[in-house]
Amino acid sequence: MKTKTKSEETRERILSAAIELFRRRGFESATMREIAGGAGVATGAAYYYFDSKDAIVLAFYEHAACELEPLLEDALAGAKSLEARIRALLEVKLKYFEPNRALLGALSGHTDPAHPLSPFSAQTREIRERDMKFFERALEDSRVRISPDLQGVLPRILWMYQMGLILFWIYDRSASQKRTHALVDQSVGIVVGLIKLSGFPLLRPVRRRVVTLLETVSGEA
Amino acid sequence: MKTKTKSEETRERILSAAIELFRRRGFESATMREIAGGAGVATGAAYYYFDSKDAIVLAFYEHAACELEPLLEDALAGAKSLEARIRALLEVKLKYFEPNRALLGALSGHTDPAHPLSPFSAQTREIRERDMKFFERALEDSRVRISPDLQGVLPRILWMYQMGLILFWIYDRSASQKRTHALVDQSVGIVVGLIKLSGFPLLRPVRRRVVTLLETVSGEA
DNA sequence: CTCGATTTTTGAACGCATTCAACTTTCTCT
DNA sequence: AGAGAAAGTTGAATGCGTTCAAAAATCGAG
Repeated sequence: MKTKTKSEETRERILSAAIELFRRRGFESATMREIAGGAGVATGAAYYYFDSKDAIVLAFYEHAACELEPLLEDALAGAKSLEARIRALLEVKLKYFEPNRALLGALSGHTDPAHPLSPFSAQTREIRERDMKFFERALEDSRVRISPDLQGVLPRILWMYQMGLILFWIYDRSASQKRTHALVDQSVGIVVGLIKLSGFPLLRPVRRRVVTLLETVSGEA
Repeated sequence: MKTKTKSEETRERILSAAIELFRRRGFESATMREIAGGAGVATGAAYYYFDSKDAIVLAFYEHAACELEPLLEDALAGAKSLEARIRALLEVKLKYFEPNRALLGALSGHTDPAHPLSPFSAQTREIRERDMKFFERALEDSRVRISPDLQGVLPRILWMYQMGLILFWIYDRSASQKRTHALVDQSVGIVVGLIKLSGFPLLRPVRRRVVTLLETVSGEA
């Protein structure tokens, strides 16, 4: 498997040259020519390995998702309550992406689910689903009782909640992104509070309607 | 004021040539050269009147917001209950933008609030605030009692809710966007239900936390 | 070892949004 | 009416992402 290795090595060289440039000069002003140059290959080579400039960011994100997995495991293992678990998952992610925070902005622009690089696209399904699994587990192993009809949709809701937080974080210009951290602090409590509340009889009709709504939204999207 | 008029006329000619092309061939594949050509001016002229290709779409949106205002007035006038009012506002907007639905996708990509064309930018503040006013009025004149602490934030929440729906609608590939219409149908009821519910004593602590949270988010953003 | 097939690499196009310096028209003030 | 300023117009040039045809390197089978 020497070919595979060598090819892989080139790919990685391009990828890290790109990330380094993105970090140093920003996504927009880094050019593909420079990226290729930095990796010691011709411009076209970058396109042999990556479909587009954006796709390089996605590759970075995929790699990150892999590296994150064990860290997320630890986060779940180290926290007991549902609130602590969700908080831990979020903290790990934000901390991990901190050095490349702005870079994620290059991905967040793709709101069209048909676009390959959208967080909702078929191409990114695997990352997305693996990520949701962690929320699923955070819910499962916690002592909070989830009504059965909610169990199917709640991981997805939490994942969307997370995406919203990350989006806010990417463009948070406050010092050290303290607004995002305040937002996380406050919102996790509310979210968990609502989850607990969702079992109350008074809210049952609302809950039912929310569930069918979410099924409408997710259905065959 | 002949200059003003003539200049305005050229601007409008470029704008309508652009919209017509966008509708016929899609935003991406319509080129600035063609737009200018269609309006009978040189390429550079388009840039004299508009900062960018995207900015043309924003100009269209601004124009639309003006045209929409009386229609929204009528919508409010014709509906009594809060639910009917919100529903009416949404229906008017979706119906109005129907012919150019896909075009709005060109705006939705700008998630960075610092970008001039973002729905959250300083440049679009006026449109945004005028739009929120309608939700404010839908709330004011309705018989639903809103607790005072919510009054400041609720119009904004409803506006965000609307933006979410529109985003979903833009990329809704179901026939006649029936999924979006189902989503509107179901969600308006839930949203109004939650608003009504928000007055219940049981939910008071959650409500308070939500309000302070939203103040954190909006604060000086 | 050799020769065709496959993978990888190259750098020069290509198409497009955007910029710009020069040119022309229109306005303004006396 | 005329001169200087401002507004409007031009189309070629720039820079960038991306494509592509052709060259080079590598591989796999006989």
